[in-house]
Amino acid sequence: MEGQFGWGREEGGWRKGPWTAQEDKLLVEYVRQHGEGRWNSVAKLTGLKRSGKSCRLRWVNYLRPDLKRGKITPQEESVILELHALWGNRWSTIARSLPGRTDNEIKNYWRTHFKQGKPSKNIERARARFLKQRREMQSQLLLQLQQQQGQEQHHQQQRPAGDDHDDDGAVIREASSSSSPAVSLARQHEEDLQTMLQQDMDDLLFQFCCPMASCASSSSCLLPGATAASEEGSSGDHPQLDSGATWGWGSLWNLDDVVDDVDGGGACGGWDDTSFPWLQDQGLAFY
DNA sequence: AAAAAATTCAACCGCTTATTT
DNA sequence: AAAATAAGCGGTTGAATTTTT
Repeated sequence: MEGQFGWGREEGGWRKGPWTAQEDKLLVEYVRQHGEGRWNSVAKLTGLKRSGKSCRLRWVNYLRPDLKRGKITPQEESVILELHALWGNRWSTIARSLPGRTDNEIKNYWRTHFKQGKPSKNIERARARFLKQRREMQSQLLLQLQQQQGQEQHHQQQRPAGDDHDDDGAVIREASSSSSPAVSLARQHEEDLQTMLQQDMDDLLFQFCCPMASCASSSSCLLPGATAASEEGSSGDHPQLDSGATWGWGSLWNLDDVVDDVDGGGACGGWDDTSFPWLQDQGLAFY
């Protein structure tokens, strides 16, 4: 595997680039025997040609058994957004509030989804997805309505003339063909109004479902200091969370790829041979 | 179907902070 | 107390993958 892509290079005796399953196994075995820390001894004790820094990173960001694997959930996304508004780019601080997530993961997620500057296509996609879903719902509804009306008309035709009440006793509306010009004008006006309202509702609903979309697409973002925080780096004061800067718990970002918490979530206590399935997958079961 | 563009994310780097000698 | 070493952090890179054209 290694070397295939120009990676797996060596510099100053240390291997670099993607880790192999064998290397992972060595590192996991080391941590199992000696615990976390003293990363520079890994190379001495296991023969692994990786710097302590590289070993630590691999363990913290990938091998730790208490890591959550899977997409960031809408709930986690909300936490990230709120805490980023509060702390700025203090990724490790934010990560402490998200068990099983690494600072690296959160940093990557923020940058790919919410970094200002370039209008994200995610937003447009989310919008398109939302509108498509709504269209589908509408046409389904329309179909049901038509079927219902068809049945009602069928019943009416079978009724004796002069019966203008339905089963519940409500007055049945006049057929549109027999409307006066004034009535049809009023109806046309009503339809136009409903179309307008529908469009507004679309926007409102979309904003509710995708708070960040409306935020990122307009300059009046709810996060008053988020941009400043990310630009001022780790210096001094941090923007306070605006009292109005709350986020909906549902969003469409992950609507079609939210993965149920397969691992059961949260940190797990001790680890056993089932703690490293990704090693087992490669025939490198951990004892 | 293929090329181009966009996105994702693991891993690196340099710097700072904490701990050990 | 100072120097050396280790750990931690945030920014950046680039290969792999996915999506769009």
